[in-house]
Amino acid sequence: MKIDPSNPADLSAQIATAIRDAIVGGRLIVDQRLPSEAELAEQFEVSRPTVREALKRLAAQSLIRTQRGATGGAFVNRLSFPDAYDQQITTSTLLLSMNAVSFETACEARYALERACAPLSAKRRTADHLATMRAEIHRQAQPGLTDEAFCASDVAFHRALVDGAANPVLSYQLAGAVEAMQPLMNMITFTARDRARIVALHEDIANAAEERDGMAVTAGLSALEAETQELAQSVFAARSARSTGKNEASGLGPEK
Amino acid sequence: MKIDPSNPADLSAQIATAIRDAIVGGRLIVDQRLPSEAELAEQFEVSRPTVREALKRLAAQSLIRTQRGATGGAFVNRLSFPDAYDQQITTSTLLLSMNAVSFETACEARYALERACAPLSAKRRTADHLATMRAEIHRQAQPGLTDEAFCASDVAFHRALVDGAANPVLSYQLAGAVEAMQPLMNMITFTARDRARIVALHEDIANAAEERDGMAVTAGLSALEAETQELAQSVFAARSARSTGKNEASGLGPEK
DNA sequence: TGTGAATTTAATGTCAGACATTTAAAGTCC
DNA sequence: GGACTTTAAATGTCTGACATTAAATTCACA
Repeated sequence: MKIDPSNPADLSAQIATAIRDAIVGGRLIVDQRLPSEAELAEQFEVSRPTVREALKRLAAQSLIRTQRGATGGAFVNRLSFPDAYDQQITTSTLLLSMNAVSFETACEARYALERACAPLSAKRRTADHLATMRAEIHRQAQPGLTDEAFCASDVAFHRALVDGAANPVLSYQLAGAVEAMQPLMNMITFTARDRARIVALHEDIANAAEERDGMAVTAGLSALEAETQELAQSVFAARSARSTGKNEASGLGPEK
Repeated sequence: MKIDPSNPADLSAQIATAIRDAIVGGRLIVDQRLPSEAELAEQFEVSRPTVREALKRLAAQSLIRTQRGATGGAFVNRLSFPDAYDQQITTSTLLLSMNAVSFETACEARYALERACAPLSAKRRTADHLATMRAEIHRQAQPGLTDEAFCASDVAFHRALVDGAANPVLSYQLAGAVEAMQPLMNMITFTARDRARIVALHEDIANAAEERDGMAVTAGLSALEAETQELAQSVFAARSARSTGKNEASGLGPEK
């Protein structure tokens, strides 16, 4: 793993790559301690700050963790599901916000993925998952709720549905899709009538989940997608009609 | 954005977080140049190496890029889809390899997600996507293929199917699920008979895609999932029968 | 006056050495 | 033998310097 060509460009990146490959390739296993910074510096024939920069790169990806003190050092980190969630969410959010992804595309992807776990969730959801869904529905029906709180509750509802599938890999994958949509949803102002319709659809879904009817959950999600798309279209249409010329209905790259 | 409490722990991480928040929050926009390292050091009241470590953290997540020279510096990077793919794939792969996720769970998640884009892919796939699928099927049927090449072709086949949905967000989400499965699939030795069955199922799927029959594509994927699960079970059963005691039918940890 | 080569300049990349801080283990005193 | 002190090893940070890169500027020369 000590390969480091004399290419004098970006030594720290090369070192980071070498160590990452060692981890991915299994030559460094979880909780194993890496050599100390001084030893790595000697091994790669670079200075300690350069090694440190490489280690910081790895730490940013949660591949290693560092510990100070006598028995300290850098250790190969077990990538936990929560860590992976976080990375997934920030990556997805940035991807959407920086690439002019249309609301339509993002929404379609989100509901397609969510339908993927509808049958499993209907089959395996516990009473707890159902209770969470009901509680969020109840919250969404309260009148004084801000739009942001409404969206946050929406995310919580869908998370409960996804988690009901009892497949952590699925939950991890979905986390990005569901959470990354929140900034886009926050652009929408929900009227009381919009909210009522959404709450009604959520109730349909919760009822279907209660009866463990996967097909009905899937259908409910499709209806919700249609409703959301329609709502978004009308909002964006009204917005662009009001101010023609300002082609940035949001940082989140609207149409185009 | 200059907030940095006197908490003397992990200054570089704090600085990285501050800058990341500025990017995510829109106060720093794509292609905008950050202050030079010296200026940032002065602003945060730390030394230049500390700032550099923070910047390396951000560079590791593709949030910034750096350029040398007179007009150089650190620039906010547009997170491209390929970059996001890569991050997604490495994160997913590490997550599976480090958390003793069972083959069953990962496989279930993968096919559930893939079914999510089956209807869209059936509707929108181009002739090019179909040609890719056919080509990979043809390759899979060749006799002299190694198991690894067979798996790689399998991934290419499924990627074509996913990309057929013509939704980049969906493709991005699926990339992790499909690619991360490859190391697990590589643990399996495919007999000629296994391969023939898989190729036949792939042909069913391609035919369904050709006829734009989303339901049939979904059904084909379900059949393929069942086949894969069964195959994996028999392989693992045989393996654990041969060496009882090694309880890692799943970890896919680097077999010791 | 215009163009191409040489110089300047500003930035990142790297290095060396030092000190500060943390933490566990070894050692010491009662 | 237990509680306290010392020690050592590691990361975290700082200072200052030099190397390298690439754009902007200057300047000589046709």
